[in-house]
Amino acid sequence: MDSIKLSDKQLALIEKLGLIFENGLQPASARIAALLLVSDKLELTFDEIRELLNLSKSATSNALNLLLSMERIEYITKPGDRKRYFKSNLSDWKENMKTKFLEFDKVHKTMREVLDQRPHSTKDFNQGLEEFINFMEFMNREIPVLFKKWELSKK
Amino acid sequence: MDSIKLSDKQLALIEKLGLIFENGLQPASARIAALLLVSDKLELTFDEIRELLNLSKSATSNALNLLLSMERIEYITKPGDRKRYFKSNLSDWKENMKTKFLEFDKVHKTMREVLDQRPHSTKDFNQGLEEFINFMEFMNREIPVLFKKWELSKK
DNA sequence: TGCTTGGTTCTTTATTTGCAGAACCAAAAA
DNA sequence: TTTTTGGTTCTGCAAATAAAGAACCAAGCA
Repeated sequence: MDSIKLSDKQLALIEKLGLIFENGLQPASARIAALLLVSDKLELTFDEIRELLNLSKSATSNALNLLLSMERIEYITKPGDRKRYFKSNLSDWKENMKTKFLEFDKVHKTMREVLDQRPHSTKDFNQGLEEFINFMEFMNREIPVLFKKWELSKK
Repeated sequence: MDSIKLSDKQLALIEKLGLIFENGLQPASARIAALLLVSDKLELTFDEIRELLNLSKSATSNALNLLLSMERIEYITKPGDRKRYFKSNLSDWKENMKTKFLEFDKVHKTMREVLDQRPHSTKDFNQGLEEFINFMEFMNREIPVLFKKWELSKK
């Protein structure tokens, strides 16, 4: 039953990637996300994941459902097989990355609010802050342009 | 002693900004960082910060030292005054933002490692992964270009 | 009709985090 | 020389996280 095995290299990569993914994911989810990128077999069942990563059923269940809800993974089923086969959702990751890039739209808007309520007396500081805000706005404008440029360069 | 007061608007902004900063900072540090952007007075002492945010001395001390070590704030002293006056370090923030942008350099390198060890048999997936990695590399190349463009546009 | 499979949900526990409060300390003031 | 000031460090402690394990459950199979 424990037929799939991970090489030491793969285990090391899962740990490394897992650590990266822990920025934004809890450990178990992070390691599952990593596993589904690293493993030779791309579609793994609940129990395979559980055993490969030494997780409890509950931890596995919760972590998988979290990843599903974030659309970072998805699953397929096979006819005459009750199990679900989980796999990484690469295409959605690109979307995620884009939105992540534009996420700091919120930041610059709040910063603008901060600036708007500042007294005139702190002119230098306000100017510095404004420059920073302008910089963020600039990035917000230009990054979508970069995305387009990328799409074009692919053809 | 409690001479400096924050308006309701300012308190609301500190909470809002603080929440944003909690991505990467513990709550007390996040709110201090926010306070030093929002407050009319830009240079605040230990005790002013402590009282304005209702923090304990230890929490204040630790949070300030954390922010200092990250160079997100700095302090000045005044002759004949033993107190330190803490202020936001705006200029360094820009540097931080740049490095943050380029932080995912690590990610694509690890992803490349992942791709390199994948079996040829999962060709489609590998191709998708490669495209994703190429995209990250593209962004890594282009973002510094954007920075330059920004610097030029300022003149 | 019950048994097995593929999970989910509930309860408990270990660990980590974030902070308070008190004790502490060094430099300057009195 | 003692006291005050401007903090820092130490000792908890309460709340939040992360996961284990067991109980549970619904769908399909025997």
